[in-house]
Amino acid sequence: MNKDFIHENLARQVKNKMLSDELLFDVAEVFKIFGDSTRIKIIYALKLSELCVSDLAFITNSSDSAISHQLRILKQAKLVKSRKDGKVVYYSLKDEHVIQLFETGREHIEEL
Amino acid sequence: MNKDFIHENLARQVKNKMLSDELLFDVAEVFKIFGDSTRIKIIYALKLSELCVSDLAFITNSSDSAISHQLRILKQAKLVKSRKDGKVVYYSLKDEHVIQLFETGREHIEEL
DNA sequence: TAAATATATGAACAATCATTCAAATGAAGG
DNA sequence: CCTTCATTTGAATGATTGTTCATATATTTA
Repeated sequence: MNKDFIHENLARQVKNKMLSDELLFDVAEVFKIFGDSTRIKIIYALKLSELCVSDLAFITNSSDSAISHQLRILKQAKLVKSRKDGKVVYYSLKDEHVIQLFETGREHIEEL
Repeated sequence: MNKDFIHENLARQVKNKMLSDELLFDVAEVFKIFGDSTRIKIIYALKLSELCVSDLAFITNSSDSAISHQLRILKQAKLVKSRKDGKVVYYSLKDEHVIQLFETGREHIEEL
């Protein structure tokens, strides 16, 4: 009940206004997906064009396997979608939100 | 030199249009900072008010030490700033970019 | 000066994560 | 069918990371 601390009222007020742990957790999860060099490269490349695994491996200087693993993560997070054509699987960004999020991060960096 | 693969022209074009590795790395780094529940909670709490370490520990149900460690990371990343008043150190968000980035992530989540 | 308080710090630990390697699918063409 | 090719998968490994605990620093107050 009691917490003998500094700014009792303020801290309680802020705590009451906090968003739910679940929502904040989910927000952190999305940022976590964006928080990897390889995945960010994939996202930016897919912003430029729909691409297949080996294209992305070439563009990002990674192995096919590494890219495939990361694409699975991106797909599970609903950030990319795929379509299959014969042997080749084409990946693209799921929607404009992904681009918007990337650009917001980029703007932040470019104004430092 | 040669890479006998699927979409030679397209892949080379995209590779040429890629942003620099350094920039993409930095963008990923910022997202990485946002990609942790505790830090996201701190950021949202600081969006509501300037707060000190023990306030934030109370609000986020973490230890003072854990919060202090995370605040150091947030400060190094230039996402928060601090001012000292006696024994107490008050933290707040560095600028509007931080809020904007948070809100963009939140919007993404809330529209899933 | 000594005690109390707010914050910071460093080492250690467990957990998470990205990549690699080898092997397995699955589809196309000879 | 058998081979080739694009992609996927799973296990293993090495690296990174968040928290805890104990201790240190710094500031106020008795």
